Amino acid sequence: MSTTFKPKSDFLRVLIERGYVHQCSDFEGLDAKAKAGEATTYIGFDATAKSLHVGSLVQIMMLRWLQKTGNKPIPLMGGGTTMVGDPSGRDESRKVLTPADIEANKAGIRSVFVKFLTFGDGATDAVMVDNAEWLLKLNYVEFLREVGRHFSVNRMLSMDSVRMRIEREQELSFLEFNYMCLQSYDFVELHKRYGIVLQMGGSDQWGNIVSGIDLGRRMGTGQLYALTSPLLTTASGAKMGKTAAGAVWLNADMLSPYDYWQFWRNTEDGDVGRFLKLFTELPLDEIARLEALGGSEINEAKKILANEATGLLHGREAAERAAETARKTFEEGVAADTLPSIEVPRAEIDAGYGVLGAFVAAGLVASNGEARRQVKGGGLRVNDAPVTDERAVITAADLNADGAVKLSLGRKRHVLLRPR
RNA sequence: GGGGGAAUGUCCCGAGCGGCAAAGGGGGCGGACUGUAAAUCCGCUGGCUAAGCCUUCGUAGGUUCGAGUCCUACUUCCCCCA
Repeated sequence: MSTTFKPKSDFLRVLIERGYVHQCSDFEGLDAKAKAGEATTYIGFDATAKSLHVGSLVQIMMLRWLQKTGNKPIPLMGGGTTMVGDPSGRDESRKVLTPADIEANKAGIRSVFVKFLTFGDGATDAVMVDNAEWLLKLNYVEFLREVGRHFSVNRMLSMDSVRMRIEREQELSFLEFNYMCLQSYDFVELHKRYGIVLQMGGSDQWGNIVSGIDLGRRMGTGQLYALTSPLLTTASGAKMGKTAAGAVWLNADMLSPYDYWQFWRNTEDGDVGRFLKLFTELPLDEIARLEALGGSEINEAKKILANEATGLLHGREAAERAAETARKTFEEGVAADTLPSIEVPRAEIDAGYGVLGAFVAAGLVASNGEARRQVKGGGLRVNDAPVTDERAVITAADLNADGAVKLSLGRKRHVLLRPR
């Protein structure tokens, strides 16, 4: 990244200051466009799952800043390109998704953007577009004559995404080989339809984006721009976005706001400052202050990170609820009644409810066998008392003042069991 | 079209003379230490009504007291020759 470059536009200034920029094809040119409010921009999101996960959050935040600094953002659903599959950054071919899967995935993904962007008909209002609209109608021979002629296979073979596969002697199907052409074509088509001049994406998208700029020049779009964000890893080198339970999904029905809050709360020390810049909208001097906190005080910064990030996605109220649940659970050690809970027929509790079964029913362990192993390892607790006997039973006497029993797996995962 | 290889614990990689619930790693989970962090150390990582029983090594058969291991066919993938 150019260090001498002094942006005049708010857009580039913010993105550079906050650490969103990895590469840009032309800082000065893009800066002028952004300053004039003409930097209409798109980012493509493939519909490979029912929800996006935190890995896409950097991209979403970039669109949000773009809008806040007076330009028009266009999230593009890859309804068409998902049918092909992007080989970038992948060792193996993606599974081919059925059109029905793709439709379902698109619906799930759309719901997230509404929370980060303002949609409408105004000059800087966001518009949701789906490349299925034009890609699925393409006529093969026509496409080859109008678009395919501009692609050099020699050059495509030299691109990272392709070369890696070839060098490792991993198969790259013709289908995937075409992904780049389609993405390039999207860029040109979006320029025609919406006057888009910039495409952003993760650093692995650089090749695809630049190839779109090239295609645009040959097809007369005028100058287009590329801007990519750095690939995010945690300070200890792990890929961003995995937790105990799996991916950190953005849709609330796949990961509860509480768990989402916990994800941010458990950020490594070394990541706090970077994440505050990327995933919250706090002013930089405030972030600098938080980042400087030493020792266990850094935990205050982590709570703020969790509150802010959760607030952006799930709303202020949900964030506060999550924070409150966490405070009670971890700092007071009481069972917050907002913890996840399961219900068990009163009669079963009166008869004595087996601990192993209770933990399985709560979804904390997958089987009685796993529960037994956890008992041996001292990982299960009932009302904060370690379970030492796998034959122990939960009875009415275990109900606390709120009429619930607190089941815990490890220090962090708790479920309330209530009689019904 | 011809020839040669490979598929292992449903997270991944990977060893496996005919006695195997199957080495080892990664990842994950739990414990200790901490600050709900990182690093480190330790334990666990098929199911069950559990000193026993059941289900697992691409699929289907076969040989054998006994098959992940040997044989046959099939499926999928890879490599070489044409």
